[in-house]
Amino acid sequence: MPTPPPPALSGRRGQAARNDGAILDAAREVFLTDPKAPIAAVAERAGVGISALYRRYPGKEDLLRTLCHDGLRRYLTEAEAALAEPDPAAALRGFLERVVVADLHALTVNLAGTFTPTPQMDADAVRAAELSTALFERARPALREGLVVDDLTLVLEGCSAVRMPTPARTREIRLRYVEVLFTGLTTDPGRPLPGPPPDARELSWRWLDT
Amino acid sequence: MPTPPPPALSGRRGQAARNDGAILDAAREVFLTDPKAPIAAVAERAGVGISALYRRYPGKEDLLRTLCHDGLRRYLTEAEAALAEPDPAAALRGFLERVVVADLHALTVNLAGTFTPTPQMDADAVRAAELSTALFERARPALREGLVVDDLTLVLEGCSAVRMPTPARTREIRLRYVEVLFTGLTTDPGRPLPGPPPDARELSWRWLDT
DNA sequence: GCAGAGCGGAACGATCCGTTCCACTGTTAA
DNA sequence: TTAACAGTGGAACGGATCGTTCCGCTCTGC
Repeated sequence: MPTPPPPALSGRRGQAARNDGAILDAAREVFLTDPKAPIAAVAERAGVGISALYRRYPGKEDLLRTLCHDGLRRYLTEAEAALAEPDPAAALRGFLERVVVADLHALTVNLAGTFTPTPQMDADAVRAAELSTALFERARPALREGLVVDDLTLVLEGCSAVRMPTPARTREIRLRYVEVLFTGLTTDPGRPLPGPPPDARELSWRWLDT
Repeated sequence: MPTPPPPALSGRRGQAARNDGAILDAAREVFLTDPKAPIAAVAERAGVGISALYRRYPGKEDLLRTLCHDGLRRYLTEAEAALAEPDPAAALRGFLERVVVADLHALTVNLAGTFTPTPQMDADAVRAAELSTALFERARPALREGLVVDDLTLVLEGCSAVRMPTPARTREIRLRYVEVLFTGLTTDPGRPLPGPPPDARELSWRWLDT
């Protein structure tokens, strides 16, 4: 999950390169627990001054946008990897686990509305929806009757909300939670699912900022 | 869920009595979607001026405290009612449904840390934990092996995170979500649950305010 | 040895928010 | 009828917060 360290450089330039990653990691941690945290909190967490931040990003919004777009790209990567796996149900399960552990849902959805997206992000979001649908439809035979793709969004939403004192513990507990949820998704107790299923349109209201 | 309307009174005193409920309802709606919303947002939502608020509560913290304590009391009521039901599994399920629909978890946990609790609240919280445990233990035979009481907290946490454009829709979708989750809780697929189970101690870190 | 990339953090200005304050209105009790 | 006042709306204030800018310093790479 942390940004891979750049090739070890020494001296001033090396420090700068290392700061690139440190700032992004710090921003992820900070903004994931509070999307409207002050930018100074990110600097402090990264162990750098505020200037180091403003040297890289013109403003807060750009940092948020970069973070979110990163998350979206990771999501696409995971989805493509999952579609390449042979077993549809196992692929979906693994996908959910990886997305939940890396907090990719929060990274993309909770941060939305804090910046104006680029056209590229819109395109990537569309593609993400397509891949999710493909992944879901492929696994449908193993899933409870009546479920729809957008139910996955809600599942991810719920998992993202689970937060523990430390990141490591959060990871463990979320995997436990996914296990219970996935069991619920793949078991058909005979009764129909209640209520009209969620719809993509009514899920996109988060993108409007406050 | 809304505060029951007081006996219809007319004139100034009636208006005041009705405002009591309107303010509490507005505060619930506003603070549930954003625990650190400005107090002016509550007034606006309730359709009253700011004075109407400060006439009733000495400050923001008192309003939050009242709201939270109300939620805690409702939680106790629901738990006691559930313990009075004969079928343990159905009781647990109904309890979860009612708590989730009334958003009692968010009302008690998400708001914690925004005020200093009273001794009475501490006592009620202890009792809530006792009742939850009783409810859970009674239903244990119907539940997946390895689950612990505190897993319920995580389930409630996840459900509370599900939010839709309108309260009515939120309610519907959450019930759908509970159905899936409860199926997961009551189905034993044979594999053991991963990770160390959650513990009450590591769940109480939220009470420390930020 | 020097130009400047990179940085830390104080300072600034804008915004937000909790709380106070005051003028006003309708009601109630004499 | 009227005098007091409970109840209210909302402007105004002061403090806190936060994004951004700016300046002086350090150390590096040439």
